[in-house]
Amino acid sequence: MEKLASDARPTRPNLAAVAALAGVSVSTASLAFSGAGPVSAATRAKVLAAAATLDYDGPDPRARSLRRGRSGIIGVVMEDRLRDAFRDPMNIALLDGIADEAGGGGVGLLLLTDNGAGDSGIAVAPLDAVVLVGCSRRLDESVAILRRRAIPMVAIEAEHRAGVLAIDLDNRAGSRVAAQHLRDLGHTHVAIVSLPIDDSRRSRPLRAEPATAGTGFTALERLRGARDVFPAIGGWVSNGSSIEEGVAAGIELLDHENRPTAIIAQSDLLAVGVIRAAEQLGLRIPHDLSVIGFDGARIDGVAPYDLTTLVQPAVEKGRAAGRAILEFLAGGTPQAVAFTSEFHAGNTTAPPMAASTRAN
Amino acid sequence: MEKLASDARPTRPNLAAVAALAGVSVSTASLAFSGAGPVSAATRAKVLAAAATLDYDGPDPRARSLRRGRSGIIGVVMEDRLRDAFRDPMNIALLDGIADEAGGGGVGLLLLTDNGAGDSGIAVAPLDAVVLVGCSRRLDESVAILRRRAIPMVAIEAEHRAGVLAIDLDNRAGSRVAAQHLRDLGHTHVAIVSLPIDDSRRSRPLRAEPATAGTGFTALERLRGARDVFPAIGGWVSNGSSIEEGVAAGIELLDHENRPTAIIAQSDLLAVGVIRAAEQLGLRIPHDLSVIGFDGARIDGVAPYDLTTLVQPAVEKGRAAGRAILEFLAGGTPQAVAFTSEFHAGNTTAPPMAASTRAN
DNA sequence: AGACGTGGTCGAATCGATTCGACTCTTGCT
DNA sequence: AGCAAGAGTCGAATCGATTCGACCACGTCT
Repeated sequence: MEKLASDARPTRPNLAAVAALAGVSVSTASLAFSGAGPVSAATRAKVLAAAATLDYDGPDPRARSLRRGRSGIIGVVMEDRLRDAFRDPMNIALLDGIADEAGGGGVGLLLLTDNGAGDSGIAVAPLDAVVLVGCSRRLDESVAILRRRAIPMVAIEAEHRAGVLAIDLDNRAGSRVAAQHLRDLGHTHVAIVSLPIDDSRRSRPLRAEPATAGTGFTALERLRGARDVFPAIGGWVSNGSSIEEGVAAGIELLDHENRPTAIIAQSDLLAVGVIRAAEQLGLRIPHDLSVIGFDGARIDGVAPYDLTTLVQPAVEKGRAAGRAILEFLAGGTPQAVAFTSEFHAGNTTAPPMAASTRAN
Repeated sequence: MEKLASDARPTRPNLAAVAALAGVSVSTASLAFSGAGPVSAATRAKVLAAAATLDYDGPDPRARSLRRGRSGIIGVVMEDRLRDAFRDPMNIALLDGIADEAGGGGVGLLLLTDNGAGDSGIAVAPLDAVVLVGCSRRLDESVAILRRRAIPMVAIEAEHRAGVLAIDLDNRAGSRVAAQHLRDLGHTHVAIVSLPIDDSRRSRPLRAEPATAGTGFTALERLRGARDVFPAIGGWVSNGSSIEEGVAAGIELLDHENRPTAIIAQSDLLAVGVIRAAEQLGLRIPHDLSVIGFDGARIDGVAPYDLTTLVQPAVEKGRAAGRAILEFLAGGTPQAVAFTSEFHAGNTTAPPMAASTRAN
């Protein structure tokens, strides 16, 4: 009849229980834990002792976050599959930078995906702020949801949106430098291997079509930069930044008579893939083919090459995002940041072999 | 004097405001949103309309999680630096598996590190459950904290602890198979390149010391497996699973007269590094040196080799962890799972060259 | 026709802490 | 000795939703 056992320890202890055992009020107990406000050393000791007795280890984060209006969680919204997102070393560097800057003090990074509907967590997770990274596909849906939730947003290299702090990279200018480098070397027949441009995510030829508004913002910007120099440049649209995709694209572009003398890859992973494909086809780098990448990822497996590329400050981008978030949470209004990439001349680019001397 | 503007929209709307506008009670409004409980279609429509008017987009996750006692967040505890953790493709596969299985339905993965003190978030984050992965260094501290918080734990390849569900891999048996393979080929002078064994994280020689209790559980298990076949095997302790570390270890072990004829690397990344080092030293694989890895990671850059290794079901491990967590959250008591690795015979192992024919 | 079940709605308690304002008891100063 | 300042403590409201039990009205079964 009487609930004996259940009375003993029905639930985990809460602050009220600790306060009761310590013989103080709940408010005092709270003060003793949070450290804010004046509490005598003796009282604090009593409370802590009571907590130890009851095996209570600090306030419930759920209650705390309800009251404070803060959860200590920063969302990182990435492309649909974690596997794909993590394949790209740039994203990892980014995460590392964010964690480095904003990760201290009980803040955690919550991995989210923007694969549409509300099941992504983006609509229901207790978030203090969000970093949108590489999630251009459904940017507007995500932004709309988060805006309604009044959650501060920082976007890495995305189309600008009101209320979304932009952390940018000079993708267009960088690609222009890359293209100009090839032109300066004397190349005229240049192809591009681009990152995914539209939602379809199918690899396909890239015609000299105008760079319309697609969803792959970074890809489009880099394409525009290349077209600033080679207006009609075409090539191949990959379906992701990976070495395998680079190989596939390389085979497509190189395995025929009228092949280009240089290829601009929109990422170092793709560039390495292109180099592999070239090697498979018996082409020598940079003698028969110049290859230029983007990112400066220092990928294992490029040896003996030193890839010509644009080095971008990926970790710094992450850090900037982290700092911006911290400032948002402190009530400030952080400024947008634009980073620049730096041209690195490696040994994978060279003047084109004269057409007459080409062995074919 | 009168607070006009602040009265207009001082805060974000809450359920009470919506209910008031819709002319129903808060409880009914809640029912209308959650879908649980009987609500007439007309009422639901009214509530939804009111919500739309007020720009209210569903219940506050903080309040919901306080009431329900669930946050919808699963913690993933990794080594101190995200960068290091993500370098290893096994960890990524693991994450992918976890997300795949448990990621649906508004659940998110919170990245945490176990770098000691409470600032890691492990002590204060609103977690429903936790997966401990590759965090053997401070396992006991982490477990102690989480146990007190009564948070279900799943550990991937860690020493068994009461209250922590184990997802295991036959590291010892797998390594034994690898070692036996080399012995069967006729190797007698075999060295090992191990994953980090102790907290120090300094790479160092591995003497034939007994495999004492260190903190690198997986490393120790794999070492024990090798020693089941070659009891006195020594080698080099790396300070992380990466190609660079493998190269460094390879140089250490191979760049002298009395070099081993075979090397057991405790990960594929390390194995690839060892192969690179061997190439740099002018050794041919598998002619002059046999190399065997662990993981089955199919790393880019191994070509033209097909690495002999033990293929482990990394994504499946993640899936199992995800399922276990789901079962924990459903109130069940999931069972421990043990996975097995499968030997893959590639072309990086061969019988040792007869000592007499060795060019040196 | 009266009792019973039930779909629909509401009130009120609850989750567990934080925090503001008020109150009490020292202590120091004149 | 009387009074002000302030350290220390407490009560109560609050954060925003969920949920249990009560209640009402209406249709159905016997």
